Amino acid sequence: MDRRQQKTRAAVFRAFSTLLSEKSYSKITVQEIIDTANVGRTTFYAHFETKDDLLKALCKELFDHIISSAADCTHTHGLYSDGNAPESVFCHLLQHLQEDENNILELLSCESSEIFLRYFKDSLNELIQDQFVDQNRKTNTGIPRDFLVNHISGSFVEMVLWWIKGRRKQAPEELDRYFRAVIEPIL
Amino acid sequence: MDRRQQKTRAAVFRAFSTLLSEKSYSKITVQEIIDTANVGRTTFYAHFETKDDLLKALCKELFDHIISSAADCTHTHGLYSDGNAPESVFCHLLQHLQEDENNILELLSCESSEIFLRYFKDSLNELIQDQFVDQNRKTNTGIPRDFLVNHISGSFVEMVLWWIKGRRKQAPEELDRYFRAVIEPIL
DNA sequence: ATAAAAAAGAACAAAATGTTTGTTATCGAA
DNA sequence: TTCGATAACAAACATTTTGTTCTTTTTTAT
Repeated sequence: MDRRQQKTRAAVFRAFSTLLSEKSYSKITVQEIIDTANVGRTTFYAHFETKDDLLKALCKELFDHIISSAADCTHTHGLYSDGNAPESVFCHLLQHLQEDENNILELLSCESSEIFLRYFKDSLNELIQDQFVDQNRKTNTGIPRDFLVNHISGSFVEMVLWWIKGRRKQAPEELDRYFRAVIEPIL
Repeated sequence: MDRRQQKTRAAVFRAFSTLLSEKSYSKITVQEIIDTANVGRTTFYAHFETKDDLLKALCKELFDHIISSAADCTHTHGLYSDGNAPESVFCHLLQHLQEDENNILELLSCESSEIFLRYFKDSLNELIQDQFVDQNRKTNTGIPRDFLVNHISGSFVEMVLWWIKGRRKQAPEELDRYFRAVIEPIL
């Protein structure tokens, strides 16, 4: 991709992120975004159709590689299959989040975090779904597999939100222990 | 409250709900709302400061009494304390939702459901928090009580969303059984 | 019946949206 | 280095949306 495009794209993303940490998504205008990013109006619309479109693009940018990194993790060892090894997918994800290469955590703690959270969960859900199909787990209790997958991805995302709101006092490894405690009994 | 105020308030809420089932929150304009509700522009702004304000008001309107009804439920018997009696709070909540006095479920299945979901979870969280404090539960495993409360409310809300997206094939009682299966092991 | 309160309607400035046009700067490849 | 392609820019634009202000009409509670 053209260097110029990369530059403006990054500038818009950065501006948007900054604004999101200041005010709610619905109150942010395209005008503010282009002012903050210091790009022309035409340029913005050449890259994104609408503000919603920009939001989706940012979600994709932020979560796609963290998820694919986690996917690699599940391919070598399963979700939690290797006993209590620190290489569980969930621990991996949490560590990845804490490193905060971009400002994912800032976005997940902003006023409009629900939007990003939802995207995150949907991605995670697919990941776990695949894992469950691979291992051909049986639900001995008559609980639908689908339900369990949703329960795990949902719980994880809600945990992350709890973690962030509580100012991330726990280390990823400790959080992983909590998660294990509430999830393993049902696997 | 004045009958006229009630009428316009209801009309605006209804219009807003209708629009939410058609398009995303961010694409809805005040203009559309007042057109659909058939109220004057001045009238709208006399009731609500902004579109966001309207959203909050609708959330409050919809969830507050369903939550307080659930709160009554926890005061007579606990969360799940009476063994497998159908009077568990969660079953109560699900039944309440299914009856769908207003159109809560329609809103929870709309494109912008995250917003309502978040409000729902926060309310639920308080409810469970109180219950946990009352019963003075001990966390024998070193898992913070706070974490468990969040896990329960989070899981519940994610379950509801799963239920709705799957077109509500299960009866509340069956869903309650699922939820029991994933939550009771950790209580 | 009457005073108070609420809704409607019209009209308004200010701001935001999305598009068009022509110009300038930058890129990547020859 | 040159050159064609492409991206960014600036300015201007019609259109829509926003939020407010006024007056007039209707409805309410007592």
